[in-house]
This record gives sequence, structure tokens and C-alpha cells, in this order.
Amino acid sequence: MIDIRSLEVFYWVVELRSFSRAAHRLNTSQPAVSQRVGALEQRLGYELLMRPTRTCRLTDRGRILFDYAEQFVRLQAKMESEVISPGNVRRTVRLGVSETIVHTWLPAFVEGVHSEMPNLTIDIMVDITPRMYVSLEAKELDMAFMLGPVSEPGYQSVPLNSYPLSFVAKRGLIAEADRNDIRTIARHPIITYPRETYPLTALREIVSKIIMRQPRIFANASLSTMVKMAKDGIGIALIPAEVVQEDVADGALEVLDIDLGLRPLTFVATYPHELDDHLCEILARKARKIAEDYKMRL
Amino acid sequence: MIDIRSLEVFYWVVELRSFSRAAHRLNTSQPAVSQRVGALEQRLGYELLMRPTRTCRLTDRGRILFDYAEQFVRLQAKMESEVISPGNVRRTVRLGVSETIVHTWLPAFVEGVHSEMPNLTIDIMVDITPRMYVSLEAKELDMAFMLGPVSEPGYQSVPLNSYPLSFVAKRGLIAEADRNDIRTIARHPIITYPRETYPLTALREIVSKIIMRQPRIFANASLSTMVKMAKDGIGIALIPAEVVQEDVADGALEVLDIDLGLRPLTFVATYPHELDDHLCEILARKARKIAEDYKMRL
DNA sequence: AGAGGTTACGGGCAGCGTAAGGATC
DNA sequence: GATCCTTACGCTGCCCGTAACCTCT
Repeated sequence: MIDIRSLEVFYWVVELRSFSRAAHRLNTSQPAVSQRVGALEQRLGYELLMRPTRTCRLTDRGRILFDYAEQFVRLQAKMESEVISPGNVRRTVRLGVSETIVHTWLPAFVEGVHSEMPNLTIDIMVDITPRMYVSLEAKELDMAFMLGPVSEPGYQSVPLNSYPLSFVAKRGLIAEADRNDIRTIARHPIITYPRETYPLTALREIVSKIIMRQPRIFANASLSTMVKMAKDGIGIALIPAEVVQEDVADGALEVLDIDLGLRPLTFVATYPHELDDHLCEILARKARKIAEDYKMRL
Repeated sequence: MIDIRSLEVFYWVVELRSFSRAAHRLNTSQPAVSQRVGALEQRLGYELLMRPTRTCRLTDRGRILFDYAEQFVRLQAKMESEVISPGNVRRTVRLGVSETIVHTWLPAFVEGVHSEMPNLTIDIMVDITPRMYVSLEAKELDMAFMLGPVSEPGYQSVPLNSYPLSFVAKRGLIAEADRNDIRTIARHPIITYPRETYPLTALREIVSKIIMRQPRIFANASLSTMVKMAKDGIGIALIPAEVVQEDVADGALEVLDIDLGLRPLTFVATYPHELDDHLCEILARKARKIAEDYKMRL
């Protein structure tokens, strides 16, 4: 009589305060959402939303239904996670990923998940950590592999792996003798992660204390661009050595043996702990395992 | 993904231990049930029922799904009862009714319910109380208006009304002077409810003590037949006067003023207290009110 | 004028019922 | 052979997506 799909649609319309966002979230068209909510109201014989306003506020009776809708959506998520064998999970998970991970073990992760859960689609959005926070909050992402630690309430966080930050330079750019001398290195621009990220802020603070001035920094949101810039000798990259292992192996880049005491980059899998918990948990554990394997293989 | 309808179907298949009974219960065809369960198994990738046996036993994983299915069905029933305005309830309730009630206030009840809940269909099965018990147990009925009191565990029971039992005879069959004399009356066969019912057993016990022999009793499961027999002078009916008020009014029958101290017939609305509770509760209350109104109008 | 929601319409597909086909007692 | 479930098949009706329309800022 009352379809669970309709309740799910209604739930997300309210949760996201928008028909179109709900449509997007549910991988359907906005008219489809409109129709379902309309049909629901018609079947019940009263309005659920105070529509004229843009905010999709609930009516009193809508509130009652919403509470039930939430219970249904939760129960459904719980059931599906427990009852459906992994190979039969048919869903789309929207995953935010830091570029660093894209360049290391993400391919292995995607392949691994695909082989175990062939009907699971992973939509990958590459972005920087602060923006992924926002996307998680807006429920545009189901999970993110990003820089940790995360201690937001309402989020579950599984540590993945850590990458020590290394200075990486074009081969021959820095003379053998100067490779542990920060002053020499700091004559070159430092290419690293964009503002609002740990590497940049920490670097600026530490280096400026040593060389008594602000280092030149090329902040860049694209890891591959950073690598390219380093390979072109434009500057020296402060990035995990792991992402350039091939370039180091074939001699294009070299890792400088200098240690400023920077914290390694720690990545975590983060997801809101509710509703789809279980699948995210499985994926997070899988990611952790893949990341460990990756480290071992190096 | 997993439809609540499929869960409902699966739930009833297990609960009733039969595909065909589930189909009947859900007002659908048996192949439809078969398909839904089949589709469910296919989607999940494993079997839910150990089919070859006639008993529809659950597999281990089927058991897990069944627990969820039950939660869904309960939640759905709860939600629909709270959220759907009475006028929009679209369901079929299978109601067992004692014939006595059919002849008194059932028409008013049906009409009253129909006017308030035009989309509610009531399937009425007229039967005697002991058989309605069985039907309730087998879940062939959702609710029954029958003789009380009921104290079975697992059943909810709402008192409706009481009918004092009266001796009713064809006009002139018993002389004015003898109308309070049980010995005279007992020369005629007593027409009343069938065996296993209170009126018959109580009558037999009380009368036999007075007249020192077994009275002749015509036990009959059909109230209208009883009335007809009384009107034909075949015997004297022991029934509620209410059911023959018209015949008394137009002079075909008359009520004898004799009191053997028989308990009045007490009717109750009985339904298993689970799942569809709420609707049954509403209907039971409605029935009670109609029954009271009926009594007032007399 | 543009974003966001509704209405209109055509097509695809899931799910139903009828009917025929096994399997098991 | 009777009962119960499964398979086959045609059909209906729902629901979706595209597109045009409305409405409020």
C-alpha cells in the first residue's frame, strides 16, 4: 500500500530540504521525486510539506510520517546490510578521495571491491579534504578517504595508512652535499598541498623559523601537477615519496634525506554513522587492508 | 531494492506455512506469491525456504530475513494505522459474525463503517462461535463478533452488548395463564443454538432439573431458521427477543415472561493483538458504539 | 531571467492472473 | 490422483525520464 520507496524519497526530500537534491541523491529525476511525494500526499489525503516555501518544511502530519519514514529507511539499510550477500549488493556509493590516494592504492581498492561486489558502483570524486567535509555534511558523499584525524561528532572514522612527507626534487637539482640542508632547499619554491591543509601550514611555520623568512610556496590542489612541476624543476615537492616511486625508480626524481619533524599524512575513511553504516564499514575495512597490502608491497 | 510487499508475502508464507494460504490471506493468486518469493531468493542469491518439504521450513538465512520481514510488517501496520486518515484506509478486513448480530445491528455497523471508511472492504463470514475461534487461530479471520467472554491469551477482546435470552413462541401457542410455567412450555420442543454453545448446555441443565427429564431440543445453527420454526409453531425458541422484535410487533410471535436465570448472551469483538491491531481496535470500538445505539433505539 | 517545482506524455517493465506443467504424498 | 508449488505467457498499470510549463525571487 505505502511503498517503501516512496518513504525513502520523502525521507530524503525532507532531509536534504529539496526535491532536486533528493532526486540527485537517489539517482533519479526530479519530476519522479515530485510525483512520488505527490502520490503519497494524495493517498494519505493530506499535505506533507508546506510547499510554497522553498524550504520544504514539514506539516504536522508530515512530521509523523517522516518519523516512520526514517525508521523504515534505517531498518531497510540494516536489513540489506545483514541479509544481502556481498556479491549481490546493488548500490552506488559516492566516495570522495584525496588525490594522494588516487595515485597510490585507489586502483587496487576499486578493483578489489569490484571483484568482491560486482554490482556495487563506486562514484569517485577527487577533492581536497576540507571540501570533502562539506560534501559529507551535505550528504553529497557517502564516504571519504581523506586526511585525518577526524573527530567530528556523528562521523565514524577508520584509519587507513600514513605517508611520511618527503622533499622530492628533480634529479640533480640539489647537489649531493646540500640534500639535507633546508636553507639550500628553501631557495627553491616548495610545491605542496593547498592552504587549509596540514602540510602547507606546518611547513610554513617550521621553515620560516629556520630560515627566518617565509618560504616561497606553490600551493596546488592537484597532486599530478605537483609532480609534474617537480619533474620540470620548477620547485621541490613536499609530498609522500610513495606517490612518486616510479619517477624515483627511473631516475627522474630523487628523495632528499631531510627531516623537519613533520607529521606524516594520515588518511582515514570517514562516513556519517547512520543508515548505510554497514556497507561503509565493510568498504572502510577493505580500504584499510588494501592500504596495508600496498605498503607491504613497496 | 527489497520491496516491502515481498517481505510481507514472505512473512505470511512462513507464518501460514503455505504458499496458497498466504496467497489467500493476501488476496492474490498463488503463483504471484511463488514468484515474489522466488524473486526474493534470486535477488539475495540464496534460498529462504527448504522447499521440497510441505512445511515451508526456513533456512538459517531465511530465518534472519524473516525476523526483518516481521519488523517491517509490524512497522507498516503501525504506521498505516497512525498515518492514514480513516477515509483513506484501503484494505479488506475479514470479519466473522454470529448470526444473532447479523439479525440485529450488523447492517448498521456495515453502513456506519462504509460511510466513514469508504475504501475499507469488509468480508463477512457468518458462523458459530467455536468455529470462529478456529478461523481466528488459522488467521482466516482478522476479527470476530462472537459470544464471549474470551480469555485466550494472545487475543484482544472488546465487549459489545448483551442480549437476555427469552422464550419466544408463536402467538397463541401458549395460553396466557401458562406463559410463566416452564412445565407447560417444556412440552414443546425448545429451539435454540447448537451444541457447544452456552444457551443449549445451560438450558438443558436447568430445565432438566425442573421437569425431571430431558427437554426436547432442536439445536440449530441458523438463527433465521429458528425464527421460522418458532413462527410455524414447531417449537418455542430460546433466543434474544431483540432479533424478533418485528415479528413481535406485528403479532406473529410473542415473548413469554419466564426467567430461568440464564445468563444473557454476551457478545465481544475479538482479534489477535498484533500487526493490524489498530484498525481492529477502531472497528471494535465502532461496533460497540453501534451496538449501544441499537439498544437505545429499541 | 533563472532556479526549483509541477504537469503532460510516451515508453519500458515489473507484477498480476490464467493456464498448463511438474513433484510429492 | 490429489495437492501444492513452479513455469509460461499475455496483459495491465505503474513509474520513470523528457520536455514543456508555472512560480517565486
